[in-house]
Amino acid sequence: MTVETGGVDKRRLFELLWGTPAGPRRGPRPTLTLAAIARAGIAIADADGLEGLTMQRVAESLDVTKMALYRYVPGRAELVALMLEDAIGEPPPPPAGADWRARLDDWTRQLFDRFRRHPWAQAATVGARLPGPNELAWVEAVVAALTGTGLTGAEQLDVAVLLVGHARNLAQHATPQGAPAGSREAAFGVLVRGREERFPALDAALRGIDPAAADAALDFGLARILDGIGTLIAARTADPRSGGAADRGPGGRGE
Amino acid sequence: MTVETGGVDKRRLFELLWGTPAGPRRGPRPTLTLAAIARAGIAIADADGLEGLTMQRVAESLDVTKMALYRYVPGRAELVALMLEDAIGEPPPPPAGADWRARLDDWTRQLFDRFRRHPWAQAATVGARLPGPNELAWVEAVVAALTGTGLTGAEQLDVAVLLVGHARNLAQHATPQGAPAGSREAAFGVLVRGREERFPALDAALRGIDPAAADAALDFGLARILDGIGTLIAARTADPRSGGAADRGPGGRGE
DNA sequence: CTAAACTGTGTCCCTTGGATACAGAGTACT
DNA sequence: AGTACTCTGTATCCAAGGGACACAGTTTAG
Repeated sequence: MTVETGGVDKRRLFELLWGTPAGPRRGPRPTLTLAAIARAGIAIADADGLEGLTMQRVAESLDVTKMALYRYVPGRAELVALMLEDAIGEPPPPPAGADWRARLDDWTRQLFDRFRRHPWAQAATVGARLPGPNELAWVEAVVAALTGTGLTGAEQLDVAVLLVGHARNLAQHATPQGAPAGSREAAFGVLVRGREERFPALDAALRGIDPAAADAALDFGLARILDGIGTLIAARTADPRSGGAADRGPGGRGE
Repeated sequence: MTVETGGVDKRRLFELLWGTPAGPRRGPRPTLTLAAIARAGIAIADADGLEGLTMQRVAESLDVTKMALYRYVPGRAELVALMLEDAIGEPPPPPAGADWRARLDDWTRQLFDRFRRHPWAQAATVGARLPGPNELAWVEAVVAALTGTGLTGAEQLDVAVLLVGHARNLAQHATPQGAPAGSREAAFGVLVRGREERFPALDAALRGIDPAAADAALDFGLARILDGIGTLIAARTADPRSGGAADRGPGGRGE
């Protein structure tokens, strides 16, 4: 059980995420470090999820009292934000000599990996947040990969949103550490079985699935997304005024 | 503040989501209904988020004691699951005479709308869940729309995962009820300003953005995804053995 | 009419996040 | 060197929340 503190001290959090380590202080030297606390929290959340993360447990794992943590962190919510920054980490350098597609492909898989290694990161990224330096660096990497493709700045950001969402979403659907092959189909199958008249298309789809085949939802979605981006870039290259999200009519049925 | 109960009684939850209303009982007739409880919870969560949802408040809004709720629902976690089923609701019928693309486009926007109307639904859909009838019906709708397009059953499910993710993800990024135009850019801009050498591409991208332009991330991503699916369907139509996610090589760079 | 089953309630307990006041430790300034 | 200031870790306290449990009342089956 864990309490989600609703309110987040945005000023303090900004300082924690973006501020400098601060110069020499006066009193006794701190026993802990922000980074150490974040690591401790990550270890606990990795093992038992966000619900298992309590100030008490974090303090114990650092051999300190619970209240000592509040000298470093305003509250639990801010701790989670710090943990997220640390867990996501810096984006990897793009593969050498790769074009935009290879870079975005690699980028998405790397982000997916980070999310999968820290399942609690899913829950920690709901709602509007103040992004940290690492998080922003990941966005920077996407935009950098798309520089010179003819996409507008807004579109480049839209791509980042799209890819983050896909990586995050699939880390959620993926069973932790390598799917047991066909688990998704099995889960759906149990529900559809006996209700075929209610879910006819789903039933047909499930029948056609090889239960031994690996879950390729990440690959599939990623390939589709990159194909779609490629189509837009190609259109832009041919005619800079063309294509997709540039026509911002209401509804925007595309095609 | 709200406590996320870690454990979910899966058996009881299955009964609640998929079970029949049950026949005539013996004792005094219940004062409440599962649906009524779920509605009450939804109203509270809509107003104050999941953190504002406490058994106490739900009970108060129904003029009952907190413990009375436990006669209907095993715990808070299961209540949230029921609320989700009710809030997502049944999928709308597909627009008449629409092809797969128009159907999926409409489907995604509708789901997006449901998510945006109930921001807490984001947090309620993290991690592996037991889907309810409504949730499964939404998946059914996607698969039905794709029947006959040449996609395999697994691919049809992959599309559903992809689109659910996009709708969900964008409801999160979208500020509640109509964005204040350029809020995302403003938020990023504050962080990038003064750190241009650290986020050069992002800085350039932000400079090129018209702050008055509406946030079109939903449209953009959806158009890209549907384009990508269209490319695959076209390839499949031309040559049933071709394309994308069917080649399941490691990495799967596609293209 | 009786017994069984079910409902809502009052009471109790545990866990959790957080406020506050205090004692000690280390540094800057005279 | 000494003193005053400041910062650290701690102990204590509190309120809120989820949930267990036993009890009294109500309704229906036999």
